[in-house]
Amino acid sequence: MPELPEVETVVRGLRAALPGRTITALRLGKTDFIEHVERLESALPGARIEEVRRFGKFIALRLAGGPAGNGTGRPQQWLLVHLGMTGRLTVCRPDVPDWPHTHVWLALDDARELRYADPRRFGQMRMVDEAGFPAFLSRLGGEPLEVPFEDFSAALERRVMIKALLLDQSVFRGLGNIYTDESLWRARIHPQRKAAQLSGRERAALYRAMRKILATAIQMGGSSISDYVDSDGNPGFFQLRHNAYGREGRPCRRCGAKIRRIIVAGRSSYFCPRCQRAPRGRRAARRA
DNA sequence: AGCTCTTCCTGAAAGC
DNA sequence: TGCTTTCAGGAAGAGC
Repeated sequence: MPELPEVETVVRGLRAALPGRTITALRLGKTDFIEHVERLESALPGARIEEVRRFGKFIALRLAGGPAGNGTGRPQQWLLVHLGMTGRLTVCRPDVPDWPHTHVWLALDDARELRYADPRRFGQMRMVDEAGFPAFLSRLGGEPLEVPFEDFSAALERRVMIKALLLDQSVFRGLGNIYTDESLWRARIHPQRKAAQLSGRERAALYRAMRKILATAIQMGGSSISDYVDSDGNPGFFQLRHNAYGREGRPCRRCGAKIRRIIVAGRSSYFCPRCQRAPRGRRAARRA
């Protein structure tokens, strides 16, 4: 599942390939995951890619105006791509066979192609112009690796479960199920603890854990659990370092207790019942 | 406000 | 063996 480290890895790859390139043609397969297909069809052919950025789990290609990028009156726009669960955005030569479920092909002026494949089509693709861009950004919270500790701590002043809060893209952008579980495990915090009830010490531990894990995961090219690959089609390796996610029944690497799986915020949540103590209410409820 | 449930979709895995 | 059922999950929306 592509989360911040996976998307960052893809973006770094695209950044080496795309800026300065002009899109020469667009071909589409299934389009039910694309908002306003006609905008892509009118905006992309002839557009020049100026830069590649990441906003949380979104990949953003900034496009300048038409042929030669001047004087056409074409407004600057952004192509936003969200990989969802199984999205793959890759750059390759046209003779390379498609991944199954490839639905978007963008031909580039260096005779290569930018392709989007997504078996489940939980991903998203859409065009946003300069006027619409602030509205897009306003729905997202701060970047986990850029938020100062004071702001991080302030965002925790809510009565929601910490896991739900970390997954909420309007609070912090980019964390998903894997990295919330890994961060909570490292910080020894139970996923069902109320965010506002975390002590200063616990908040600091969580902040440090989250940053360390994201940074390390980026270094290792992200986690390849199901379909994730980078922009060259290669997997990441951080899944080998997971301590909680996907390890139900296996021993905690810190204390040896069996990792448990429960549903929190509608998601599978893996944690160590010994290192990550349940909140008071839950412990009492379990004893009863 | 916060929590659960539902929807989208496909392939892998479990069940019979 | 082979068919059918279940499950997973990012995000958004409904309902409580």
